[in-house]
Amino acid sequence: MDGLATLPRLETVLERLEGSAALEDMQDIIVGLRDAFGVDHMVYHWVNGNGDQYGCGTYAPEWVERYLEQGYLRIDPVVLGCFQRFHPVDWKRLDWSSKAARAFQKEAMDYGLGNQGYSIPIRGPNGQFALFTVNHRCDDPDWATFCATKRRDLILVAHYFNQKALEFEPGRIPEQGQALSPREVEAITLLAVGYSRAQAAGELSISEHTLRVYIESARFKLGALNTTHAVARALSRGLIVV
Amino acid sequence: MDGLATLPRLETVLERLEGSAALEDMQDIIVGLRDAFGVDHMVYHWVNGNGDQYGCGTYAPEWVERYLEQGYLRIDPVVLGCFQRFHPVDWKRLDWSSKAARAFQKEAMDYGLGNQGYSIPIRGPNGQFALFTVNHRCDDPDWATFCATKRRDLILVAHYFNQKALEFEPGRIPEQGQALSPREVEAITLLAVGYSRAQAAGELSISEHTLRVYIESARFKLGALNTTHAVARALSRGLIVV
DNA sequence: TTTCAACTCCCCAGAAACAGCGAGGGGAGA
DNA sequence: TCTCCCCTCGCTGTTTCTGGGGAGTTGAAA
Repeated sequence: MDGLATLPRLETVLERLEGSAALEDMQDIIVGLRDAFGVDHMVYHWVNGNGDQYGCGTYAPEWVERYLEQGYLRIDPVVLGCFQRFHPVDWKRLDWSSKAARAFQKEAMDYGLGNQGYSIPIRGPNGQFALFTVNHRCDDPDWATFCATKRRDLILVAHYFNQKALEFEPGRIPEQGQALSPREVEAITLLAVGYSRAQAAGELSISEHTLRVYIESARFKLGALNTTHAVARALSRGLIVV
Repeated sequence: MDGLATLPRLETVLERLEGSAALEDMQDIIVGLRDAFGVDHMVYHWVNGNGDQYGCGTYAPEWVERYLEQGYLRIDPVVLGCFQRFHPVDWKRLDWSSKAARAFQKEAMDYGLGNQGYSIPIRGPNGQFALFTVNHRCDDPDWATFCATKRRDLILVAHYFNQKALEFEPGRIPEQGQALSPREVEAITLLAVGYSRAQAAGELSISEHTLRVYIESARFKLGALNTTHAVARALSRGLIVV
């Protein structure tokens, strides 16, 4: 935790981030950041609505591979917890009570992760979601000190890192050319809050058939296989809010 | 734009933000921030999916009233533009081409807004969306200098301001009932990605009826009226990740 | 040990959603 | 002007989902 002394000025870090020119640089940069902050691990983990993931960081490749293979995304308390939170969170404040979570934590530590963690959720339009995580092995007081002193720097670094990562991933930015029309949004929203088609049609004062046209149109635009899928995608992409 | 000299240390500003105790303080703080940054206006504008809005800032009350009355939220190029963006944006880079946008801009300036603006989008779970905006009247070079030098401070201030505003927001009740069982999570997740019940049952290697029991159980736990509603609620509450 | 929640399986009838065909009016932008 | 998208409405048949029953095993917590 003595990395604080050797941490380059934040300006320098951010400028290097802004000046980097290729996706491969991101891995180098995050290693540099990890060393600069003097922690065991630093990770950037991006998730989109389709379940695609991208990440770079300093976790052991074996752990990353296992994480992906086992679909740990769906049980990872860090992801699940941050997904519902607005702000950066210390891992200690997450919910580790379930058996699956404890097993996950134990396995992660077997692969070299530390006992402390701090994750910053980052969001974009259309449900874009990413995590910037710092992981370390140390006792609680040291960790609390680190978080308190480095919180602001980490927020800025996470922000800039995400910005840079997005520049190299044009395909990651969802095809937003298919925005839903206002009526489609209303229709999908009503279904998402539990209305049946007939009820939704009544609420919008249109025929049920017309409502159905909106649903079908929205389904097509969202590339959804059925109505439930369409509602889920609209929610994931932030096109509707319930 | 000479406010830069009088700007208190960022630490001081953030600490005052963290220490504020009541929603009414927010208005005082943002006025102080406006003066500290030496700009004409500074505004925090929070929007949720239901069309509810909350804001504080230094725009003329007449303008705010008119904005709300006319439902300008739906045509405001700043809101529309930032909603689709990941990162802070200069108003010059927004799309002002439509007739409605130009009329809106002209009217805003009649109410005392400056010609320059810089807005920072802020997002939370469940589509929470807020804007932190700086507005000023000056020429382009001065504005560019201001943005370049103050960008990082503004990002942090926006972040902390949003965090504080959310503490006072009663509408953001956690409302997490009982958690779903692992099987229920799997079932709901598969439906959310477009599987039919039969497909989902096949994927989980269980009978369709068993799958149905999970769906019904999840529906009950989530207080949902139908399957689509259950999927929407599970997504909104971050119980599943799609 | 008992209890309880989770997991697994089966039947049936009615309600709802799906998929495909069609049509016309209106407004904004090229 | 003309095109394209949005909004509105109708019909028919097939597939799927919903909601009401009941019943057995397992494992973990009380």
